[in-house]
Amino acid sequence: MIEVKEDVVASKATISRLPVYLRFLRDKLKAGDENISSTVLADELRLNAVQVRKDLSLVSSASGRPKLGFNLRELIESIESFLGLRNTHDAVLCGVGSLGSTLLKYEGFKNYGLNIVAAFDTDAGVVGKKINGISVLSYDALPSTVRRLNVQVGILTVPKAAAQNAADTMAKSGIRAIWNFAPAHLSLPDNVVVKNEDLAASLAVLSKRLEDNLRREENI
Amino acid sequence: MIEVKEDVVASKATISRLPVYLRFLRDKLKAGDENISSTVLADELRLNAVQVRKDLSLVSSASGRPKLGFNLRELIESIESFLGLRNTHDAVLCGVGSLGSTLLKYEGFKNYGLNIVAAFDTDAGVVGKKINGISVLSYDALPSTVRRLNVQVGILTVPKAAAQNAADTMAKSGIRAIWNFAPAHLSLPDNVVVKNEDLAASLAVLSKRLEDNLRREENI
DNA sequence: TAGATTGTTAATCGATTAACAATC
DNA sequence: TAGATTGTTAATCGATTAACAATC
Repeated sequence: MIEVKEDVVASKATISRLPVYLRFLRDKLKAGDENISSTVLADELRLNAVQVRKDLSLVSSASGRPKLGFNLRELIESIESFLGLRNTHDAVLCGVGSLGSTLLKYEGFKNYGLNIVAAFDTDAGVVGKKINGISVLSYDALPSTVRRLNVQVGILTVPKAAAQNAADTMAKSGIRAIWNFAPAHLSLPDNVVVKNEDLAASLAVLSKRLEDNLRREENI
Repeated sequence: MIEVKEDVVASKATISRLPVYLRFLRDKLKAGDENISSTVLADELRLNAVQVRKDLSLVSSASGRPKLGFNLRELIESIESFLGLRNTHDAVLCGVGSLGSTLLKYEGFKNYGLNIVAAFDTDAGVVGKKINGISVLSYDALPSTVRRLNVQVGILTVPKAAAQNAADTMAKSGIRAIWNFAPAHLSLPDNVVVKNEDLAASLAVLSKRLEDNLRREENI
C-alpha cells in the first residue's frame, strides 16, 4: 500500500515538474520497464538528479533502492495521488468555438481526472448539438446546470471580450477552478483558482529564447 | 526614441511575466489611458509592486515618474522589443488535426510576431486544402520548404506517436525553435529551443491547487 | 506643501546544486 | 567486492520583499 503525502507543501516549481515526470514514467511503464533511477530520469528530462530525488521523496513514501532505482508503479501512483488526479473532477466548458470543440474532442484529459459533463455557448447554431458525446447547452443554462451537478471546474474558451463576464457567471454559480484559454486577464475572488493558458505569453517566451540563441551564436 | 536593452539577462520568472504585463498594458492603451503606475499594475495582476518596477526597469530605459507612473506607449514598445516581438518569425505548422486547424485559424499570433507560412500533414484528405489562407502541403515537402524559405520556427501538433519523428525532421531541416503541443517529451539537440505546451501538466497544476484549496477550507 | 510614486540597497526567502556517507 | 545509486546536509545561487531616500 502506497502512503500518500497529501499534506506536504510542494513548491510551485516541484508541482510543475511532477506531471512531466508522470508522463515520462507512464511511457516507461508501457514500454515494459519496472524500475527507473533518478539519474536516468534526470538525464532524459535534462534536470538535476538531486532535484529529481528531492521531488520524488516529497510526494512518495516509496523509497528508491541503490542500483535499482524506484519502482515505476509505486512512483506513478504516488504522483497521481499527490496531484489529486485520482479524484475525478467534473467540468463544464464555456465557448464552443474552434478551440472549445478541439478540447471537447480531446480524450487525454481522462488520464488526468477531468470529466467534461456539459458545454455552453450563446450561438444558437451550436446549441443542441453533441460533440464527442457532450451536449452543448444554452449559455443561460450554465448557472443552474453547474449548481445542480455541483461542478467545480470550468474551462473558458470564449472570445476575449466575453471572458470576464463568463468567468463571473461561473464563479457565482459555484465553480471553484477556472482553466482560462481566453487571452484576457481575469479578476476573480480569491477562493477561485485560475490557471491561464496563455498562448501569447508562451509564444513570447519561445520567441525570446530563440532570439537569444541566435544572437549568442552570432557573437561566437 | 526608446532605447532597447537587448543584452540584459532577464530571469525566466521575469520573462514569463513580461507578456502578462504587455497584454494588460495594451488593453489599458486601447482604453485610452496614457500612463500607468507600477502600484496599479501590481494590484491588478496580483503581483508585488517592487517586483513590477524591477521587471520594467530591466527591459525599459523609459523611467517612471513619481505621481504619474510610466508612459504606456514607451513601456509597450520596450517590452515588445525586448521579447523580440517586433521581429516577425516565419513558422510552419506540422499536423493539421483539430488543434492544428484551430491554431491556423487563430489571428492573435500576428500581435506576437508569428507568421505561419505553410502547414503539413500526412493525410491526403487535408493535403492541398487551404485553412485561413495557409496551404496544407504533404509532410514530405516539409524539409525542402523549410530550407527554401529559411523558416526557423515549427509548431508541432501531431499525435504523440509521431511527435519525436516530426521534431527530428524539423530540426534536421533547419528549424531552430519548436512549439510542441504534442503530449510527448522530445529529445533534441541543444541548439533547438523547445517550448512544451503541455495541457496535461497544466491541468495537473490546476487540479492540485483546487484540491489544496478545498482541503484548506475544510480544515478551517 | 503633502502625498503618491519611483528606484535602489539590504534583508529575507526559497530553490538548486555540490558534497558525501550509507546502501544494495 | 566494486560500483551504481540513494538520501541528506550544507553551500550556493537566484528571486522576492522590506525599507527608505529621492522625486515630482
